[in-house]
Amino acid sequence: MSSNPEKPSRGRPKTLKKAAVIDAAMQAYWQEGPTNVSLNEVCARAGVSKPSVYREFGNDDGLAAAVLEVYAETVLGQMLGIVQSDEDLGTKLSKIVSLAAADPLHDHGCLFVKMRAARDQLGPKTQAVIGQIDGMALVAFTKLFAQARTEGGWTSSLPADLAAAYTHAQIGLALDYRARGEDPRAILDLALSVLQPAKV
Amino acid sequence: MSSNPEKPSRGRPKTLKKAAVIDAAMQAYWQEGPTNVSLNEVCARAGVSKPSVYREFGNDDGLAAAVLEVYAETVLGQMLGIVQSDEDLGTKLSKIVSLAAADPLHDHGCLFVKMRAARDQLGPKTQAVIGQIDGMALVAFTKLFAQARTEGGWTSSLPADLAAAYTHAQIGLALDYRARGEDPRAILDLALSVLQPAKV
DNA sequence: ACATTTTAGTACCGAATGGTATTTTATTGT
DNA sequence: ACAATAAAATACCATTCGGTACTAAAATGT
Repeated sequence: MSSNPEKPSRGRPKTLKKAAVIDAAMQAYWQEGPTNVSLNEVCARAGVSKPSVYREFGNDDGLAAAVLEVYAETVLGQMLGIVQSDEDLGTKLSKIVSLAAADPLHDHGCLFVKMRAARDQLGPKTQAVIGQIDGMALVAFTKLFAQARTEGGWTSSLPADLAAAYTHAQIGLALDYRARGEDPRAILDLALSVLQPAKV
Repeated sequence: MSSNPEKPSRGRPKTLKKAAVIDAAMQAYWQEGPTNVSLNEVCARAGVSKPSVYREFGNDDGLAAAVLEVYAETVLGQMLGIVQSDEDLGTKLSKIVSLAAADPLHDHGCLFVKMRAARDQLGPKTQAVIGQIDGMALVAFTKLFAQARTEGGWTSSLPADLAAAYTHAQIGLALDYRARGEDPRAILDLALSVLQPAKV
């Protein structure tokens, strides 16, 4: 779908690599904060001209949305992979906590969390992607708790959707702390302790 | 200290009211988000000229810092008042939760939380004020829990400073939800339930 | 009256931003 | 060769931003 097997066969061959631009933008947004990186800056870092970026992504909103989509597929995909794995609830939560609160991958925080915090400075396309990711995460967490309950791995009386929204919120909070260079571990552990029905 | 009893007695009398400018800026920052309001916009809303604002506050950073200080004295002062009141821990926490999660005062969220979330787009003075407020809040919450413990009103085994940091974080999270128009009550109640040693 | 002082406002500046018109370059079809 | 096509970069545009000379106004002191 995305890689056209049809050879356009006419005109100057395209040299701009979409993935490279997205990657450069992603690194910049992630480290500097999405609102602190201009489109000019992205062009300079990627070594491409501004019209090329506009031709490929439409506008800055399109670029940010594309970046966020790739980020979701790659980085957030790791979270989803853990949630949908075959382990028990406690192991899954523990792995997610480690990934969010301690993994060097999130040394600069989470790009998604940063973008969500700066939603009101981003364009409609990017906001839509943010909403989709939030929704997917909520669905995934809800399934996680609902399934754990039916399989007897979760005996809490909490509604699954509340546990999901709660977990989602606490993970986001922890990633926000990491972006500030603070260790969120103690707070996150304390927060999630409420999900376990009793001490193991 | 601030209102000079000394009559300058020389020069054109000053008509610009600092408080009015701060108030206009505060409303604008609070509703639109601090990074979405330019200094020009504040001048227009307050009906004053730009050089007047610069003469009074130095630069945009000075204005934002002044606004945040007033916000801390007024709005955040309510929080502090509850924390330092004479009621028991449960009542204090309940009142704080209501103020943060349900009071119409925070229908647009909390200006401090918004500014803290956008720290990296604000100037050094404002960042310093943010840090001071964070520190004061942490101290106040720590005293709250330490005092409740010595008075027998809190039997949890948690360290007081962890409980303080945790409460501070959860209140901030709730205020963030309110800024998005979502009801944080269920999540906040769940989060703070971990502070009570047992069901009452 | 007139100089002095202090404040207010107009009009401007340089830099940066998002976005685009225009031209150059590289390729294919005839 | 040469027209046609598509993608590249240069150079530009309008707007907005924070910030500031500069000038006008309103008061007091002599």
